[in-house]
Amino acid sequence: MDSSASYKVIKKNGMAKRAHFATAHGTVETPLFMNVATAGAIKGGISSADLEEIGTQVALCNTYHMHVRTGDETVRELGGIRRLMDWKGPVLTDSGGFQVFSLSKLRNIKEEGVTFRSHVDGALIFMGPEESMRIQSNLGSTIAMAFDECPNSMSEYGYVKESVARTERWLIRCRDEMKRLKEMPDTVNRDQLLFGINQGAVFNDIRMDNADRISELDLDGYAVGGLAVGETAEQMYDVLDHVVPHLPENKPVYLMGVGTPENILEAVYRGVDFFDCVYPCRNGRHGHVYTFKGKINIHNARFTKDMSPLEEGCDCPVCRRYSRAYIRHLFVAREMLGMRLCALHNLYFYNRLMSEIRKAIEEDRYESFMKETLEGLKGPA
RNA sequence: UCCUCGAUAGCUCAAUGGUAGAGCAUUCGGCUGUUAACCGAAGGGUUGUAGGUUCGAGCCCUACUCGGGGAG
Repeated sequence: MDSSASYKVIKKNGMAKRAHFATAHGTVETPLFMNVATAGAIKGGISSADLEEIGTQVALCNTYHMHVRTGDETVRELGGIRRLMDWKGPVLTDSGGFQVFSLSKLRNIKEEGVTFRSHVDGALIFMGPEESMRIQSNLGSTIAMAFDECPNSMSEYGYVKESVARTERWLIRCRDEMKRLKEMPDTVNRDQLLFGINQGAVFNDIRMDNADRISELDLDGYAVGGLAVGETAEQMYDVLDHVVPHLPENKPVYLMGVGTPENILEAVYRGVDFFDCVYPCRNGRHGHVYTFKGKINIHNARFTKDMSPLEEGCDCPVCRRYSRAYIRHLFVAREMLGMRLCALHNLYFYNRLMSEIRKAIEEDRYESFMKETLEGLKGPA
């Protein structure tokens, strides 16, 4: 696949990689954490300007959500999702595959694609590889994700095998449709990249076979999907131990939807470059705050008169100015600023975690850094 | 002064004469490619006071206390 992307590993510590990834919208430094802006904003009132301030490298938006509101054709007319959000960095769009399998129980999966109901108005929606690629092309994202099925962790071996085979056939169709769309004269982003997705639940043989086959397609990057959906953390790490060595060494690896700071440290150790998760912003909105000394729940009565920052020594825009007592008060008083401040701090925490991970790999001390950081995360904060 | 309605968890209120509950508040927990400003759990009671009727009273009867409304 001809591609503007260039992925260059500059340092390895065991499987852990420190790399540059050049895209049409700038070069990013991996390992990195993408900040989840599902419907064009980080929930909790966080803007693209905020993302610049807290060191975000890549924003993640969702194909399905932008399709149902306000519509990808409209976004295309307005110059694409990046122009609409005024986000100058890269955007990765999730394919909608996950939504099809997570938000609607009424769905009908066929070879062509999936029919399911909109969570907004109940309308029947059909989405297959071509539809997902067209929407993502209209959004003009930097990186498009292949349309996949995400079988849940309870799925039986036979079903998973069948599902993964279909997802592989869908991947070929995604690649072909994207190639066609990129050659259209009025395409929003003619340098759009495509990442394929590995599936197979917790069945390592299915996952490894799938990884071998999709690697031959020479896509711009490879994701491991369908993890952290009910299996244990140990099972997830075991899958990574088996699958990552079967993905191309010269392409970035993206672990979709993961996860906790602990998960990220363990996954970087196993060779993962890209992450995304709703945890920092959702938990922030719910008053759960990350620190390198463990998590705190800002609702707790013990913070009522605590004038110290969320995290001692943190230089995020929230910790530089506001106290735990104030932020707890905002939650008690139901002021939405409380959610915004916790989400901002958490996103900064994740971005800072990734920055320290990169530094540790550069300095050839990733394993000891990981152990120390994991120990610190146990708290008490 | 009389009439009338009321008094049950911190608050607002439920509860045929038969194991006193809910919502909110409080305390705590959960959330993994966001239907998630969400969801869950726990603590919390001499039912205004004193008597009476009854096998059994938050509920029926009497008196008192406090409060709302009305009359004079």
